[in-house]
Amino acid sequence: MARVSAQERRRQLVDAAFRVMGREGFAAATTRRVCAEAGASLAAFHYCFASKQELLVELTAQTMAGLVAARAGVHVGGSVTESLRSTLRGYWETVEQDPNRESVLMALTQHALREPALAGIAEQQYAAYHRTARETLEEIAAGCEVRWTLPVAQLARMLVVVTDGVTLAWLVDRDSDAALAALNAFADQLAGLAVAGS
Amino acid sequence: MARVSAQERRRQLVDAAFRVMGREGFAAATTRRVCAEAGASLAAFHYCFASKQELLVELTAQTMAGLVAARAGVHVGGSVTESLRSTLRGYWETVEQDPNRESVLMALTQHALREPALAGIAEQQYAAYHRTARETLEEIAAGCEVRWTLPVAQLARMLVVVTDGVTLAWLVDRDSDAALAALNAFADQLAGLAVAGS
DNA sequence: GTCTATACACGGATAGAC
DNA sequence: GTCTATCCGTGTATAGAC
Repeated sequence: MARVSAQERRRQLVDAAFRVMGREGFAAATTRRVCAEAGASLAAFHYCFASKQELLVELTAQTMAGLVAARAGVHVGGSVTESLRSTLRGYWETVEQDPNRESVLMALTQHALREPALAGIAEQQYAAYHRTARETLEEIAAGCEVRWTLPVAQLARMLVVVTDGVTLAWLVDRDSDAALAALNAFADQLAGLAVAGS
Repeated sequence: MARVSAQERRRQLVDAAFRVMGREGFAAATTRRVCAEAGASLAAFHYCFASKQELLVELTAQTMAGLVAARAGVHVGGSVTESLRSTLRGYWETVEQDPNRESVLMALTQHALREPALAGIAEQQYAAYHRTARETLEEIAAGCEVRWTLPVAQLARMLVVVTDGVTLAWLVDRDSDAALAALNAFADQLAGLAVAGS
């Protein structure tokens, strides 16, 4: 077994866990399976991580970071409707381009909700989602010179609700047309909650 | 160990599995743990069920049946907005009254998506959701003497997206006010897609 | 500081005695 | 029809080699 730094090993193991979960599901990502994927020994694993839970925490953080990076740009341009539509389409492209990221994050959320050792992880994830959604809405309002007629926090939650719900349904039936149609319809609906002015 | 019929044992074990999952999460519902909860032996389990997966299939069916029963009534009365609002409030009451049912179903869906032995289970769940949503929308349209300006199938998906998304977010942060506010806002939005006439 | 080897308790599953 | 004993895989831990 090659002697690599603990830091590098951690990265390798987290990446391996993501790949295994993506291919075979959350339950398939056993410690030994992850080690095999990473080309590491079981002891190497427990030298880098105190427990499997610790790997899951790091996996969540790293996957969330990847997701935030992929969502880089808000698309502001033209009307509020067009901005919302293209922003949601941008979101959707990141989902279709890397569906595993979504399934892994869903599974991690579900797991974290019931595992005391992972307490707070799910809450942090959703706080991040809501913050991102809120910033997106504020950028669109500023860019299109409108203001929202409902509290931005509430609209942000609605945006997260919709993206989450659409993603969940798509993971089940993989109906991309239906997903995009739903996102467009919601974009139009939300646009109705903006009025000119600041 | 009491000698009970295999059929009765199955029921006991499925109920026990639901209780354990509700209390301690999906992962905690090990075969042994479920047997202890049901007061059965491990061998009794494998006499009734070929595998744990088989119990999960039955658990899904039984939980879905309970959910459909709880959602019995559509609330039609007054305007479209009022009908949608009170229908969604009715949905929400069933969630708050038995949150475990939702977490168990979410976990089962996630699990079924990746487990070949459970293939089709998640799809069936969502097909049932979509059918129920569709029927609800059609009853409201008939009762309020309006018609929908988008295909009912699309609106049904939007309804499922919203209830799913709201439920998922609530399971994480338990913010009931935010959940209800989101549902009301979506009810108002959907009402905008109805026009008088049939 | 990193890895090899080994051990233990608990998981699902099964064969076979009663 | 029910239970005992057992198998193999998984998470975790540790002693000690290099």
